[in-house]
Amino acid sequence: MDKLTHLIIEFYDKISSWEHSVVRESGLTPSQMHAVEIIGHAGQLRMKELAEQMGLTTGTITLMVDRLEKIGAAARKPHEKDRRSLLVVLTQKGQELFEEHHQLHEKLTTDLCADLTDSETELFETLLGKVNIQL
Amino acid sequence: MDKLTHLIIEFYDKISSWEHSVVRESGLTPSQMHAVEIIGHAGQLRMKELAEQMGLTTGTITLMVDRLEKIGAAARKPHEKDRRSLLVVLTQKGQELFEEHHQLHEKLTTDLCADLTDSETELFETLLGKVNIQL
DNA sequence: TTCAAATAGTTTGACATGCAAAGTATTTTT
DNA sequence: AAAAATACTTTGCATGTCAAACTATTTGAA
Repeated sequence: MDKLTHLIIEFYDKISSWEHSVVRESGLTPSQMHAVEIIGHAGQLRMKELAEQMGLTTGTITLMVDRLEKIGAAARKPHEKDRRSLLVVLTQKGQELFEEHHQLHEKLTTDLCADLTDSETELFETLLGKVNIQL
Repeated sequence: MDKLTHLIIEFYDKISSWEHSVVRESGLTPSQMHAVEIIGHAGQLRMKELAEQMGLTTGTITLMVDRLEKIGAAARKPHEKDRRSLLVVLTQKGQELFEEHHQLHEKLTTDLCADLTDSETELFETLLGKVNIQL
């Protein structure tokens, strides 16, 4: 089990530093890119929901979205049904950042599996699916 | 490939938030724990080497080790051959934090594989090993 | 050998990340 | 209609991080 633990940590650390270097080239910080990914995936969502999905407080999200707006990647718009809420959406630029980043993730996956056969890749997918359920 | 990409991201995100919550209970920040892991693994190493292994500047490491010393988890000691350098080591308390954290990682691995058969677990280990080489 | 260049750490200034707690505006509940 | 809950913002504080300037020490070249 010790060896597997080490391999998981290694996998995690390597993806972490990959993400870090890839994200910096986009001009965003890792946190900001993470927010962009969540907003992009959701289409639009409340500040509160963004906070929950990122595991952060709403106070932190306020500042984060402030910066994303300053950069021009996201925007707030009023919530029609509830005037307490604001919806966060991606701007055109945010969409582009989101899509570029997703491309890079696809490429990473391809690279990772470069030395696996097709059936090994499928197996990896199956196992990862089972493992993810446990978390 | 799209599905696998999603599973990898999901795996990464879940480990990330697991790490986050587990680390906070120890009283260290994630960065600090990461440093403790590297120091603990190395036994002792130069400030410069710690910076390189963490992918950070030496200026950042100076502050980080300052805080680890204040907490009582690490200590600097002079390098006998090179008076420009300092070696970083774990204190007793640092060792304990390191070992506790490692235990938790072992437990995570066990939990992750709870629904895998022995041969599936072995397979996962093999595939992860192959995939890690690519990074 | 001696002096310039390289190396190891530290310091400083600027900004991002995050939390907790207090504050504002708007629902919802009673 | 008043009290309680909810959504967001603001503020104060600590950490994280970089780039760039600075100090001390070692190395390399003339």
